[in-house]
Amino acid sequence: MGKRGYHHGNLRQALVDAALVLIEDKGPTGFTLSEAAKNAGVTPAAVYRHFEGREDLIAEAARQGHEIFADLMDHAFNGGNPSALAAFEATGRAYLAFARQHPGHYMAMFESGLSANASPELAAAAARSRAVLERAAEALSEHIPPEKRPPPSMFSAHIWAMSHGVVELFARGAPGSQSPFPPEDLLEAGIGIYLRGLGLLPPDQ
Amino acid sequence: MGKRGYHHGNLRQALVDAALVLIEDKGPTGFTLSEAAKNAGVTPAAVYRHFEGREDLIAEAARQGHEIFADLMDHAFNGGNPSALAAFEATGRAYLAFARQHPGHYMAMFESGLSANASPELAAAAARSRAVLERAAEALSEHIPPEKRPPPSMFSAHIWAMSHGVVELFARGAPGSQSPFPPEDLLEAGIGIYLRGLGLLPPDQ
DNA sequence: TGTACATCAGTGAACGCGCGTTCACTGATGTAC
DNA sequence: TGTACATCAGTGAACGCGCGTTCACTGATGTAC
Repeated sequence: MGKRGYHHGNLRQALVDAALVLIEDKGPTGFTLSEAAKNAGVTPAAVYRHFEGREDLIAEAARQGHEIFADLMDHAFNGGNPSALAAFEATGRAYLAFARQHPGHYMAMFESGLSANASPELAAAAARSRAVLERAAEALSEHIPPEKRPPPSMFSAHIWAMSHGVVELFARGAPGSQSPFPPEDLLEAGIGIYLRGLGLLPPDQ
Repeated sequence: MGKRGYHHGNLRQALVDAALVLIEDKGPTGFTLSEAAKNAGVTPAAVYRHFEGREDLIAEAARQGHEIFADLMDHAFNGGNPSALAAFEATGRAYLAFARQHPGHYMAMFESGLSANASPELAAAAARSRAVLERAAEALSEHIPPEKRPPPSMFSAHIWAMSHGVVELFARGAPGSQSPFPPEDLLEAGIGIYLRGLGLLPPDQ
């Protein structure tokens, strides 16, 4: 890991890391290849030894995000143990924890506006992380009486939408800035009410 | 409305309109003062007769969005008639309709990352549109037994979060691109399940 | 109705800047002998 | 262990570009008389 000297040693990852920091505080469109290079201690031209260009660098940041994301969610889901319900709720909390702890990744993944097909590697990673979400929804949906069971992909979409909305509106600075509740509590309560609506939680408190 | 000749006639609004179109397809950070001016048929310097600068122009676009938004939501809520529930659901649909029909406004309001205090006018308009949402939630929450009633601001936050999430993830191009359901249906079903969880809808289908 | 004039909306040129990308190059590294 | 050499990661200068903002100006408009 010799970072000193003429050759950087691990420039590719250093560039991704610098990009993530920049994306975190300027947004994906405010991110600049030149600045990422500078923060990695390198000339902008050096970036082209490792990436095709600006977009390719963002795509790699997003790809790494999907990998981390899928791992975290998968671990939280824990194969559906100790119960489908508990596993599902843990997955919801893991979602928010990821958004909080990896804001640069989160933004690169969901706010960069780059096509999921920007690179094949990105597409594969995104597909994997979506699959983890849907698997959790499927496991849980087996506990719903078949006649009132929505398609698992629908209710994973609901939970995803609510989670994403909480992140965007209440877990960041603007614009619902003076968030009336801690985002974690807000999301947990929301998911609880939603699951009660599906008959997965008892109707009383 | 004399648009020909040396003096434009209504340049201020023409600039806002041009900005909205640009924001719609390039995002708020991709938006450019120079390009807005060009599309309005005017030199970039002319913008400074009407706005303090780039940020002020975006803030005005967001302000107008909040005005339209509050009007639409207020009209859909219709004073809580014919029933608190019906009015609430109509408000939810109006949210999505607004995001669909005024994407530039929506982005300027919720994705521009500009502080709600960018201008006093913007702050006032944003406060008004939030108040409309909370009023609808309050009216509905009166139908919930007090002991299981969440704070109205909490459940308006839940609905807002789910609506925003659906807009961002499923009503646009990326990244949940191949949306499995029409966003309208997805949101309506999600809100329905949520309200059932609050005991506001009968538990059976 | 006609003329003089003040107003002020928009012009056009200029500024300094940072961007993404290209190119010929250089010199540190690691391998072959 | 020592030397020759191929590789290739990173340099630094240059490119053309569009950005936001400023400035002195110009000329269309509308009012006063």
